[in-house]
Amino acid sequence: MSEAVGVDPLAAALRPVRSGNTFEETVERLLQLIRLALVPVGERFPPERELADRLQVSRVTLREALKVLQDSGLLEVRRGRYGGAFVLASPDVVSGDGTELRRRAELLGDRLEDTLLFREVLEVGAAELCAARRPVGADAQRLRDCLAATCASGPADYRRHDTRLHLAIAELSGSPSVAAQYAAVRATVNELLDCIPLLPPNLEHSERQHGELLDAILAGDPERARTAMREHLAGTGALLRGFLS
Amino acid sequence: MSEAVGVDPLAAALRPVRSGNTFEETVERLLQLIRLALVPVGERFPPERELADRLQVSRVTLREALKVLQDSGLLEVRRGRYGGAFVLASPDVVSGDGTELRRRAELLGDRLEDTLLFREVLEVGAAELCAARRPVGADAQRLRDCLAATCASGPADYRRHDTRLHLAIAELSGSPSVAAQYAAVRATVNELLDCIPLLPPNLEHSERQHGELLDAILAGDPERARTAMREHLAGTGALLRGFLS
DNA sequence: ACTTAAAGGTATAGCGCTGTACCATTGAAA
DNA sequence: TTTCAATGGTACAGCGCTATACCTTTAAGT
Repeated sequence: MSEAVGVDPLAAALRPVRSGNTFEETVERLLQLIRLALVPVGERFPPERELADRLQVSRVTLREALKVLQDSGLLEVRRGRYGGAFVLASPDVVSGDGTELRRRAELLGDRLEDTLLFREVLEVGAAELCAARRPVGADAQRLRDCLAATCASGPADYRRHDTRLHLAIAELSGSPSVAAQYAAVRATVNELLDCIPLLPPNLEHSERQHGELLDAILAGDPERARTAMREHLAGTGALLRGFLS
Repeated sequence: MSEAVGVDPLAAALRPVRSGNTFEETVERLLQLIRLALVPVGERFPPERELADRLQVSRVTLREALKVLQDSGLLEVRRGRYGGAFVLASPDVVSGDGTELRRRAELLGDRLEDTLLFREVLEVGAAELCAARRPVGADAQRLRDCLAATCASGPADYRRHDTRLHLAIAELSGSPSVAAQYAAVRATVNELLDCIPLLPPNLEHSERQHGELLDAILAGDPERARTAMREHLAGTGALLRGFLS
């Protein structure tokens, strides 16, 4: 007889309606801007009023969130005209041993595996959709520009430009949901990747895969794009899992 | 020169932190339970206190949401022991012309295309992950049971069992995020599918594809599972787009 | 030096949501 | 017939968040 262990059929929909309070969610969003390097080190965030408006959050709540990042040493807030919240350089967490990586991975717990799997679904799917649309004109140019930026960058900015390239593909998938979910998931992944040293051989290998990937996308070949993306991600996944075992 | 149209690089993260208020989100969740037929017609919802607890919402807010569904004629609420919120049969919206379908699709607007694309990414990805894990034991049995249920059901319950089968695959992908997102997206899709008559030939065709899909998954063949799922979805997509054009 | 526009900083009234406690109703079981 | 436990129904105090208005600081421009 089958082990009648209750696979609660309602579990799919009966999850918390809101994860955490508005304040916490706002902190996460602002962290995304930093982790995805959408606002690079040295640059400043949009003004509080604009941020509050776009995040659909009151300025009070937004400021509480900014305060947290400020207290964590991630932001420097300056008053007056031409002031604002400036992104500070994060201390290097890259160390030979994977101590910090393991600490962060432990913090994620079960969500680590979920994150990596979800990422794969989103990225492989996005690559396929993007290729199926066969970007032309400004869209194609945007992808080429992103690729060129990764080629031109050294280990210091590589992750930043890599993130932007992948994000561009997600956005050009044609599904805003795919892009939004990917942004969230990639922010988490970057937090882990920042603990791993980026070696020139890895970088070069990654760059070859980017070339193949973009080639497939611009040629409008979904099958090849999907394969290229999966192989590309397998590299990152193996790297992470290697450091964690 | 390239059309310097501002692809706002911050757009990926600067979306509203909370979509709608708690009350509205709660209504959506409860609707999911109905649209996914996780609580079938005639059955009752879990008690208010349990629902409020699992959705992490106050009972007051939950009750306001239930009130909406009650006023819409979707629920009948009975007091006293053995009382509760019972799901009422929805009036048939299947009509020869696609009037109601077009109305609902128009309500979705741009989100329609997003929904269909996102769905494809999630389902195809889930099928691949699920096959890669090669379900055995209770998991495999669950899939077989779901398949058997679809085979045994006529046009009246087909959608209900089809939904459960696809949801099971999403859950067995190993990524809770994939499952949760799929539940939300499928609820939206079902709202549209309910406007389309389910013809025996479609049903039979769908059933053959389910067989091939499960065969691939249980054999642990991700490539075949992916292809099977994509073809299966293409059928639904074509059906919907056909009725909408 | 002064002016001024753009940014951060602060205060307050009020609504939405929560947590808790308690009341009212129902039908199965004793 | 009575009891009782499970369920929906209601009331109230309090906190989180919002909206709005206004104050303060800063540096570029004149």
